[in-house]
Amino acid sequence: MSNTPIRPSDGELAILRVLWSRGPSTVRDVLTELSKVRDMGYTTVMKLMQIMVAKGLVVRDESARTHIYQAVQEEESTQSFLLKELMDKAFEGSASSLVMRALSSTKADERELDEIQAFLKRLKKERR
Amino acid sequence: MSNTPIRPSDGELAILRVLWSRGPSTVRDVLTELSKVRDMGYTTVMKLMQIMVAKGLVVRDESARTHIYQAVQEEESTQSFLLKELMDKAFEGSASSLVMRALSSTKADERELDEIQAFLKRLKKERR
DNA sequence: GTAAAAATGCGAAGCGTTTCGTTGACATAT
DNA sequence: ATATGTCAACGAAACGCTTCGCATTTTTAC
Repeated sequence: MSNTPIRPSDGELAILRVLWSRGPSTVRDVLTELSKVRDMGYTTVMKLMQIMVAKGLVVRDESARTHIYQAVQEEESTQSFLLKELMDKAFEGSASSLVMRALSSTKADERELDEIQAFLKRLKKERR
Repeated sequence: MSNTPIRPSDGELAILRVLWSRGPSTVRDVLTELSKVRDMGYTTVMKLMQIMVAKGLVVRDESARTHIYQAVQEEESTQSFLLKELMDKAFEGSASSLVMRALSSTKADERELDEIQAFLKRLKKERR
């Protein structure tokens, strides 16, 4: 059972986000959603999604004429993967320094800070 | 005063890390350091560093025959930049969800968690 | 002084990502 | 049944990143 996560490129990640939020979708669905932000052609999105099938990032249902695509990996595991990658590349693998940098360089408001604090407490409890 | 941060590529980031930890260095210095991890040729590193000069990621002192390179941006601002980028691309711009994902998906030990907690407290104090 | 070693600069090739034009298959409406 | 529109498939081009070979210049060592 090789559960090796696959690194999505930037464009692929944008598509994955649509699939995560919308659930199984067609190429046109994704294009419509992406068009709100980026400006891409139909075949561009299609090609990317075909490549993603080849990579194993998505699966597709070809039973109908219009194929339906679905993300293979969970959003959470992809997020974890990308974080780990950045951690290794720019934070010497230290989770805490990444977290502290994230906290100090963004304007997380009071409510968010509280949320994180509560989360930390829960985490510490679980860890013993 | 255009303080637009420039996105370093992976290879460039690896070089930047050497420059941040060693301070101003020659191509050979960087190569020696990088060789411990990756396996690259001299001209490869050199070319990358030349491109970095062109991009404005590093400056170099050409007064001596052997040029000396120095990072332009601080490590902190580059880290912030990369975090912000990931935040936008994979966390809908939410700092707290990024932080919580980072915390739950890594094995930060007790000490690190304490450190973060203390940091949070300090941060909240400063914020008012 | 000459040979060897080291540094710079240039150009190009390989690769992955992104983009899109074109073609052919299929569906729908007239 | 024919015209119009939608879709999938393919190939190619453009771009950035990475790598390296080669030529040239400079330093060092004998």
